[in-house]
Amino acid sequence: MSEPQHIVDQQTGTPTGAARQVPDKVSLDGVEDRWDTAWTAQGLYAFDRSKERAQVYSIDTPPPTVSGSLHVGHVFSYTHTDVVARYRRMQGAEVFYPMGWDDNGLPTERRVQNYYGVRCDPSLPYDADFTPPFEGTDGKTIKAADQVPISRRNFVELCERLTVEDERQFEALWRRLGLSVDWSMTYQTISAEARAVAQQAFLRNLARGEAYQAEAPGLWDVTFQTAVAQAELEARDYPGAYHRVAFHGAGDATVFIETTRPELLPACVALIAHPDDERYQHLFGTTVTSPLFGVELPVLAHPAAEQDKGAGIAMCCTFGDLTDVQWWRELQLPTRSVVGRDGRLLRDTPEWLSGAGAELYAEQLAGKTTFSAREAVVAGLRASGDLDGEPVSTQRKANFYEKGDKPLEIVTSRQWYIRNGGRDEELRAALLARGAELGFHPEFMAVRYENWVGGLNGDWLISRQRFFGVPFPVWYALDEHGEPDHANPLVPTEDQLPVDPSSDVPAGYTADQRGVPGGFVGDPDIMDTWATSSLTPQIAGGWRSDPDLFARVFPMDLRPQGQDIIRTWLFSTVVRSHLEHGSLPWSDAAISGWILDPDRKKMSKSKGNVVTPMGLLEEHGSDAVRYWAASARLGTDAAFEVGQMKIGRRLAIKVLNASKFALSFGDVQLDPTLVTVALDRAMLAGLADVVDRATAALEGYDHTRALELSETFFWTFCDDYLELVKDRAYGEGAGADSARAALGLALDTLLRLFAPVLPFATEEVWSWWREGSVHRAPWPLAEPLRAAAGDADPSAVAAAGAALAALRKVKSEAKVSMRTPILAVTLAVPAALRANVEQALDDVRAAGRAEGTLELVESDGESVVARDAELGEPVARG
RNA sequence: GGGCGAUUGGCUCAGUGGUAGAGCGCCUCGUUCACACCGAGGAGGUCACUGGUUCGAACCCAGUAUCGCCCACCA
Repeated sequence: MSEPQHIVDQQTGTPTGAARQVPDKVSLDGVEDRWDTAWTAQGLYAFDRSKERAQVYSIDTPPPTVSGSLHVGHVFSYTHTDVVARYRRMQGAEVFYPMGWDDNGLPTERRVQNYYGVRCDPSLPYDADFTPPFEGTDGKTIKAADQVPISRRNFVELCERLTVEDERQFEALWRRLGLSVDWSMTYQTISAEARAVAQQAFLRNLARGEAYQAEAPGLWDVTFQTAVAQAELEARDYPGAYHRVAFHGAGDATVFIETTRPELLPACVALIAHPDDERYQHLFGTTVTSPLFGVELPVLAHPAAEQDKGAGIAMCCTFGDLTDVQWWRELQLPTRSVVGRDGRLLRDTPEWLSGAGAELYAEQLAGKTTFSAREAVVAGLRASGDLDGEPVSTQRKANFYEKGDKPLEIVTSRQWYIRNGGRDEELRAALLARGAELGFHPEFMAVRYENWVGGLNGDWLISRQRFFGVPFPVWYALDEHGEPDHANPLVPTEDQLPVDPSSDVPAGYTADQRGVPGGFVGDPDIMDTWATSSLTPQIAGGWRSDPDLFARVFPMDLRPQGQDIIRTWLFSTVVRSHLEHGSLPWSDAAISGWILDPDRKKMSKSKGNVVTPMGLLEEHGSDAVRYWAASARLGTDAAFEVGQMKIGRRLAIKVLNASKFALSFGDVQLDPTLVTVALDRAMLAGLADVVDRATAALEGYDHTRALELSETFFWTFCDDYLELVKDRAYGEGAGADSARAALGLALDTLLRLFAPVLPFATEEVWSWWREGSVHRAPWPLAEPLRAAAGDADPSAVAAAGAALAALRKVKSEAKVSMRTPILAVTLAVPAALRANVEQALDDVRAAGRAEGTLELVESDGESVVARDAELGEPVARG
């Protein structure tokens, strides 16, 4: 098998040029590196920015967190996206497929701290000659006290230095996997461009009144010491205990409440019961006195109090939970906070305490953790007799920051918000309408969006009290007392962005006025990571710096992402786009499922069942891993299954071998008019159906169905059709020409059908006999195949295959080789199949080595059965 | 408590009104000239359960159970 193939492409009428060659021995070894190099050299996936919006298919790729590691789930979902990208490219679209790296946020902040032994202190000036004290500490954590404080700009520089290596490794993995990304278009979420985009979008939100600051009680993480948004909450089980505590009313009256947080007793502002609750009617409007602290408190009615919860009457503290906030707000209760931002009780004794209560606070509670304070208060209550019975332990749900490990406290602070419909029915309705407008794949994922938007209980909190990230681009004028004027922030112009208010100076001020009365002060906070990530279409598409590009790619076509971040990434991106552009950011969202380990648990790094993606690709081959990923539908959780990868590998190898075989019979003319034999036409008719159905499936974001259709056809093509026609194809004359042309047309079509899922194997085969890349070849059309097939019945291949299978079965049951000739046999054929079997009888005879008498009789069975077979001796190879 | 998905052969999954499907695994066979990273043949399921609609239900409706997830639930 070393004859060069001479091939004429009937679509262009030109010979395909260079005498290409089918190798003697085919293999998948090394295809990934070879083709990645070739594709890069050819600029095969380079985005052509001369194309208009209508010709472009743009993808808002999720930027992976570079300080984490990529795992199997990433490989899974990014493959789904790549299949779409490759399909659209073959459909003629100019695919805009950039890759971003998320290096903004806590994971990177922590990694830089530990790796270089530094921490960010925005109050420090930039040091151009700074050298970090460490360079890589083998994962050992450097204690905060030993970390060198550096400016934000120095910190960002270290981040960029550290993430370069991560990004190189990520890109290597994606290249190996065969993602058809344009690698000249990568972005970083902490880059100057991304910071400028985030600040510009914010300033526009501010100018339109969509961003605002408010001082209000909010959820607070005491470990990270930052405010936390609703979207970052996680309800977890948390052990607690009910304490039954006595409050004292007029005379001997005693009211018992139950609480899991007795340490908040000094922060109590009222007792509250349901207005209909018979038990407490007589107390409404009266006052009681708190135990230990002796504070006089009103007993109030509010419908949010639940009669069957605890004692039915609650102590309202500022603040124990969000219900407290509601009561505080709606009943206009005083603020008596005792828990500080560090999670400890305030050092100073609260002014509303006096006498024994103040003493108790100063001696036992001040500066204590909530845990120690609780012990002290319980001990006090026990001593004073105000604890009724012993605490009863319970499992309660508490809100946690998703990255934190202590329950959130509620702390009053000044924060920035962006309106997201959480407080505004009109905006909420508009955003729900945007969700309805968006094409979710699968559709049921839309419910997640609706549930989330419908359940919002406040605007989007975007400020964080961290140091590394995109700073708010605002300053505040200081009055003569040095008090900042928060109501009238000083803002930069858009062309000044990005700014860092901790080192840059607002217009009309000089640097020496920073922090002095009559001068100015920079906003100390940074934006939530989602405030930047919600702008990935604007960052990747050049909204700020390249309006020409932006006009060609936005609104985008596709947002691929995980189901877990619908409430964060997807929703926040919709909010920003709705506010800034008055449109959806993309028309469709493809939601991938989870990868489950064999125990049906979500696969996670922490479980120690890490399989490195690169290891998988090296072991099974990229096409095989892609096959596994593509075998799972969008939105459906998939098992991590090595078996499926082996099947994928087998398929890729089969593509190589079957192609080699199909090209081995002599010259291939891709000329539909040569296809004259009924069986060949029937095969092409079946393939035309596959093309139609696979195309429809891909249009509906169902890559799994498309793959399954192509794969099923392909195996029948190999097992039956190739066997049936090979003798004829080896020969000469019209029958041989017909077989060869049909084989060529089928192979040409099948390679293109498989190209999105198996980019390496198909490109390998394509290079043997066709010009250019299969990945820039047009997606196959059914029409030319159907024209070649005429009115052939596609089921004729199956009928002939059934006849062949019947002959094989005779040999299999006789336990002889398939090469054994059949001297005489009777084929009982169901009437419905008879015409098709007769038509292909010569091919059946040849493939089944039925060299002697072959009698066809009609049967009323359902399948073809071979009877009365006489077998000869196996023929030795000649 | 509200919601979304799932439940089909040992495993992983297709199948949305017309007599149960695929691959893997299993059994048997075959050194076949494209392929042993192979090929051929075969066994294996009352489609979670209970009702209902229908000439007919894996599929439609109602309900139950189990599993997964989202949201709510901090007195």
